[in-house]
Amino acid sequence: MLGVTAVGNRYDHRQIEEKWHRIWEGREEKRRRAKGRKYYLLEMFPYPSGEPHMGHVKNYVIGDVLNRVRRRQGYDVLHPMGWDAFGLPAENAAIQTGTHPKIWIDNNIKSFKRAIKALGIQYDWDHEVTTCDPDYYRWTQWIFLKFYENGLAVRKRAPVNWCPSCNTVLANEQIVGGRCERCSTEVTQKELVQWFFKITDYAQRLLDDMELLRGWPERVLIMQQNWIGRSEGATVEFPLVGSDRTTPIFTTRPDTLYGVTFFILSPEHPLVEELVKGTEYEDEVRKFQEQVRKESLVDRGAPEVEKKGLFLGRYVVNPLNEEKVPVWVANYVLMEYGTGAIMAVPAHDERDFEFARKYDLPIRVVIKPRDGEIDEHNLREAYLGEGVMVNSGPFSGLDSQEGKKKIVRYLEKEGIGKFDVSYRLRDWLISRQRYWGAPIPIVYCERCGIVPVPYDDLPVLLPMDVDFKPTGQSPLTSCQEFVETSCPRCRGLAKRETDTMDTFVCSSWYYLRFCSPHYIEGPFPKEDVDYWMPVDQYIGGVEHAILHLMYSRFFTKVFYDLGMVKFKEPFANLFTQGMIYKDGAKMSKSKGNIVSPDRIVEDYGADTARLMILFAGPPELDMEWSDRGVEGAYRFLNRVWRLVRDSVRSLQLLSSSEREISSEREISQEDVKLRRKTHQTIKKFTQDVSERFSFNTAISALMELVNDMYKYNELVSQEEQNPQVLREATEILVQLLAPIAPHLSEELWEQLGHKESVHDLPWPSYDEEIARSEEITVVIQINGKLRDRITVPVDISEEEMKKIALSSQKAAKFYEGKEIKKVITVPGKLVNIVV
RNA sequence: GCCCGAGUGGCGGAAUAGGCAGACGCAACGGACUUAAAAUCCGUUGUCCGCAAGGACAUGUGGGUUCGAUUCCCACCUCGGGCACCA
Repeated sequence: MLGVTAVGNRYDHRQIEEKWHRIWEGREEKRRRAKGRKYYLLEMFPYPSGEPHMGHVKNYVIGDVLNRVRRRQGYDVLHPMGWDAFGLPAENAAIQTGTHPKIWIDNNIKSFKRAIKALGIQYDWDHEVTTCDPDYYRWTQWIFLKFYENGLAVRKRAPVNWCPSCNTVLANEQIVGGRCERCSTEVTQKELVQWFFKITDYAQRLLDDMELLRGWPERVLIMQQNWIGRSEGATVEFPLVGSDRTTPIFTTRPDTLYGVTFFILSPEHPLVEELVKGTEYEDEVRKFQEQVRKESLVDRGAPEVEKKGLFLGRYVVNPLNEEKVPVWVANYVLMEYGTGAIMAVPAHDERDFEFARKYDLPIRVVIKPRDGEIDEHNLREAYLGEGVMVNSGPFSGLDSQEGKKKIVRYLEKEGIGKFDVSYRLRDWLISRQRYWGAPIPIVYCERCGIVPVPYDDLPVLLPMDVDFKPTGQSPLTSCQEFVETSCPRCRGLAKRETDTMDTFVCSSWYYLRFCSPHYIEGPFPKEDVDYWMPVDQYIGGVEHAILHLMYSRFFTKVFYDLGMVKFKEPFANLFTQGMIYKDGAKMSKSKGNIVSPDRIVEDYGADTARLMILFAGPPELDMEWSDRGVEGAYRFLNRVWRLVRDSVRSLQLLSSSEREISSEREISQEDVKLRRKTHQTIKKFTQDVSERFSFNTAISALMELVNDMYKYNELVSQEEQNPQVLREATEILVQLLAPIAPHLSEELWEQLGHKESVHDLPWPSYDEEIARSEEITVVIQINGKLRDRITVPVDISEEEMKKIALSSQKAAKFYEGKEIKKVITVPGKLVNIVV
């Protein structure tokens, strides 16, 4: 459809891109590191599932532009790329097609790499890592052992999320609306013994250190804050009637303690068993527990699900007023949060209110609005707000804010409660009952129990010859030579742990490995990591706002505590790009709506693909895919190509005449305008790209320059053109375009007669004097409405501006006969006459 | 339900610190070139009134602050995202 050769007015992108790929490949090794300040630039490494799509392309193109600009600005840049290569897609593909995951992933890595290179994206390939390489996962296992050694990797029995389709457990973060993040299957609950990383130990620091993350988008921090879910309140001990024991509850509303009318235990609470054992309630409670357990997480989590509960026949005592309060069990109290038990205050809590209404339990108002009454007997809904305490013994009459503090202080004094903080965040479940992951380096010995594999025995190699059908047990269980081993401690018979690690473990530290990927003494050498880290600019999709970004922050903090690194946060600046949609859905392989960059590269060239994706809109916003932008981008590049071609001709012509030699030749008005535009463009482009990440406006500035150059060619005959001005404009245009369209720019740079690569040039600087125009347009407003425009010298005084404005005939019409109350002048901008 | 974010021409978007709303591009229309078309180059293009000069209206809706609001504040509507029995 489009011309293959560069005849006429279109350039031959295929020939140009192939030519420069070849030349660049040869120059690769010779690239020297700059002397300037270090700059670690990183895009989230991909899971190579099949072919890369436009979402990947967007990510890498943004990174590549920044990489090229920073290098030319003199930074010492590290820009690595690697592969997140363990995980379910590889294993699922293997099950479906019979290809081994290793083969499948290697093929995909090859095709990703090829596509990336075809786009002209430049990486430090000598830093490449692949997480499924034993050289990499050896250190993932090493890190696991470090965590274990420090009590941060623990094995515990807990209710866990189970995806019946993926046949494995999942971390909380991997569940979206009660469904598996990967396959959207409803998640169920299982009680299993599993390995956890104690991220909850770091909950407070993950919150506190957010103040170091000034370079992160606010919304990502807010999402993490919500996820961690810190609440301040109090733990209060409730004595059990007929026992000398007490049981604790957590509440954020200690000011409502006098309003407690019942007490609820979660169905999973160990006390439930104890309280009903041998009583008339036992059978029914057992049945109830069973019933709740069967409900999937979705059902139990949804607020529209009916609250259900049972009285246990026992009582606790309200420690403040010594009242006897009945103990219930109810489905809406979660074992995982707080203490698994609550004090119920139906007057001031929606859920307790609903429950009390259903089971006809008493409701007692203890807070009333500051200005108003509340009818206890006709309550329509719980009153959740602040207010004045009533019916609260010695605390009555206090403001609830004040009362909160006073009551906690009283509880602490009496030793029956204390100020406390609770988090929504749970420990990170890292076991996976799947084959394609890093084996957990643990051995179970009949005599010694849980024994970590010694550091020197790492890696625990993943066997290649395994029947990897998902059964709900790790496929490794059926691999005799893997499972059966000897205990590192007593040399007796022992079994290996057969679960593998969540792939998010692998990706929680890859940015450290990148600094020195071939290091063999440990996961990373401190000096290299301390030089390059933290990552100066991290770029990736917002879908990792919680998962990957929070896990990585957690890992870095653990390494900090172990003295392995000197920084507390891994990513100083984060840029979250928007997603690409097509036909209303996020572009992804599973949705089958992928637009592959290959076709565009083939038909229009890599430069067009790059330009198009950057010009489509602000990079942080989501975009709907459209083919139209491709044509437009291609048209612009051709416009540049023709312009430079013509400039080269003009310059040759001009240099062969005497014009250039007579340097005293006057500079025309058009020359001045073009020079000004050239310098203004350097300024705007540089600011937009390197400070604001506003690639779309940077490109529009280039388009304006190109338009002005066409205008210059139109208005000034070829013989009259000023060679210096023309050369400057042309060369600046090519230099600025270079990070966006590297192939075409390199070609044009060569045609302009240069030997060195345009990509090795220092970033162009501009002259503020030249960029400044000597005349500006000032707006005249009457009562804030635009009435006239005047052209004045740039350095005009405010007085002068005012004078000219008041003499404007056009404006005068609008205030004739009225009194001028005030005249507002803004230097260089406007004069507003208020009448 | 709670917490974020966004709403600007036919479309993607611009307006960087409260000061010319609509840069740049797409689409559409007109002209030049061409036997013709494509490509290219040059124009026009927010809406309404007007022959025109010109004017009125206009950044989701309604209010407010200000000489002046796309920009700040309040309320509401719509869309997108996050969380969702978290005590």
